[in-house]
Amino acid sequence: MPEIHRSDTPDLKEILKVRREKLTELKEKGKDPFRTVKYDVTNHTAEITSNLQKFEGKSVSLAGRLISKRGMGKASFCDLQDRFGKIQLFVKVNDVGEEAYEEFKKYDIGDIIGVKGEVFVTQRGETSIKTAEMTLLSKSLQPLPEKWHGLKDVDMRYRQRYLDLIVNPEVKETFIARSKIISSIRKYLDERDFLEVETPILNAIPGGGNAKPFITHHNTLDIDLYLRIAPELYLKRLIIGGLERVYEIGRLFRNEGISIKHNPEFTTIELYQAYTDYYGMMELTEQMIKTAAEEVCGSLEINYQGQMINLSSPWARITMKDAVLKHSGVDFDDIETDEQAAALIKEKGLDLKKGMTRGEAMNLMFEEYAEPNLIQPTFVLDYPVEVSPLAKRKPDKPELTERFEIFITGKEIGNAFTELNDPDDQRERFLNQVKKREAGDEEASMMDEDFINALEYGMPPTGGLGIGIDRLVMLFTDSYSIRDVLLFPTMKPKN
RNA sequence: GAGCCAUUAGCUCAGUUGGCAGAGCACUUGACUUUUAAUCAAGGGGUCCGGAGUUCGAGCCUCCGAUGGCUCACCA
Repeated sequence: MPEIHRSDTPDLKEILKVRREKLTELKEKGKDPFRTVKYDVTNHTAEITSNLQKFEGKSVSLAGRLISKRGMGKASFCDLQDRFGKIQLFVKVNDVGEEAYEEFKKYDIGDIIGVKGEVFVTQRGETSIKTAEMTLLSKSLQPLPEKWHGLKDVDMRYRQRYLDLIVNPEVKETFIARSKIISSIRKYLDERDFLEVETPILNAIPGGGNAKPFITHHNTLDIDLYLRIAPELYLKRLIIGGLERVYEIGRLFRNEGISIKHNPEFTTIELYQAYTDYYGMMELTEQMIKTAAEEVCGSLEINYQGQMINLSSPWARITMKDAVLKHSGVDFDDIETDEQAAALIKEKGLDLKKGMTRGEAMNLMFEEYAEPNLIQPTFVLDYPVEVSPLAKRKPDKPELTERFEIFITGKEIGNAFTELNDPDDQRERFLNQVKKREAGDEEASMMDEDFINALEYGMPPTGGLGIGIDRLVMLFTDSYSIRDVLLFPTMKPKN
């Protein structure tokens, strides 16, 4: 982290002092670059470099950051970077005049400049601008990181993301992809008559998931409020209200550990569609993610960290019971009681929690043995009711729910179910959670009487889906860490 | 929260057995009118993360602390 320097600081590093002096000199000559308020930009770098035939010989006007300089006496080359790429500028004393050329020589790498000139191709074949006129639009007072290696210090890249964006082009690509993925999803749902809604982030009761919430305080009401851990219960209230198809893309907050896959604030999309079930959600999930892949990556084959992921239909579907059987050899049909399940968990050397049920044991076995192996897109169906407090039971197997999670590259990307709309069952499930909470499980849900009350008015049979946007972006951009897909990941403050 | 590792110039990195603090880029000055990691010559630039200790002497060894990375645990 660079120290903060002021122009009157006497012990300014020399490298900064030089730039300050250049600024002072400009101000004295009445050419303070910070007084410039606009520049007439009519073109961008990439449109010129990719449409040479259209632009060759034409005059253009563009602006951006000076990112390199190669001076050769009375002529110079330099590179201008804008939002879309970069282009080479050729600056010759004969073209711009003595005075302007002397000024140009004092420009620093990092300065923001405006350029007018004619498009041409150099002897070495590079599309360039024959500069006729140059304007300093803003002075850069700090040196940029090294041009060849870029900025590598991970800490600095996240804390000073602007530098990362300037010098590491692939970073910009990642965040453009992120924006496109979200646009694609939004478009997909809007075209299918979903209504985008916004529900409260400040919650009196944090519901819809199992997680430790952040707590904040409202002064006037003098009450503690929680930052939402999921929008689920609000969105279902909207289904009860008759909106039929709703979705919300937004930030969730969970007061838990930070890791390569976890950030305390992260983005999800949740959507609810009346009159369908989890099979409907599977179809929607598969099509929506495929559409985004085609629009953003241009392919259904994606390379993630050296593995080829094939998103072509149909995606594998397997029940949790069968996944456990396949990857651990244990058939839960042979395990009938909680006691037998506990014995199995103990035998496998896994963490046996007090009072663990058969369903919780199956879920644990799944996470331990099956999950890491689900590299290609796989829907895992039929979760135990104990670990799915908001999902509807399977009519023929009430110990299981109509729920699936989608796994790609061994990571959970989404979670969906046929929504539980039986208020009495929902109350029981909440009470079960409350019991767990009282037993010390901070992540167990709280009772939400108003939500039960809403269900009592009648919620249509409904399918619901949640997708972790950050993880989807990681997959599509071949990013190893969630922090590489968050512009400003949560960091511990320095000092 | 636990373990392992890292922190040296603005940036990217070397630094031998504990013995004068180094390179490339960037910067300054000079040369150069088609270069592209431009080139050539000269120069400036350091709280070696912070603190304590061991030692004649510490960037290097020991201890404490800060920040970060990775792995594990909770979690999406």
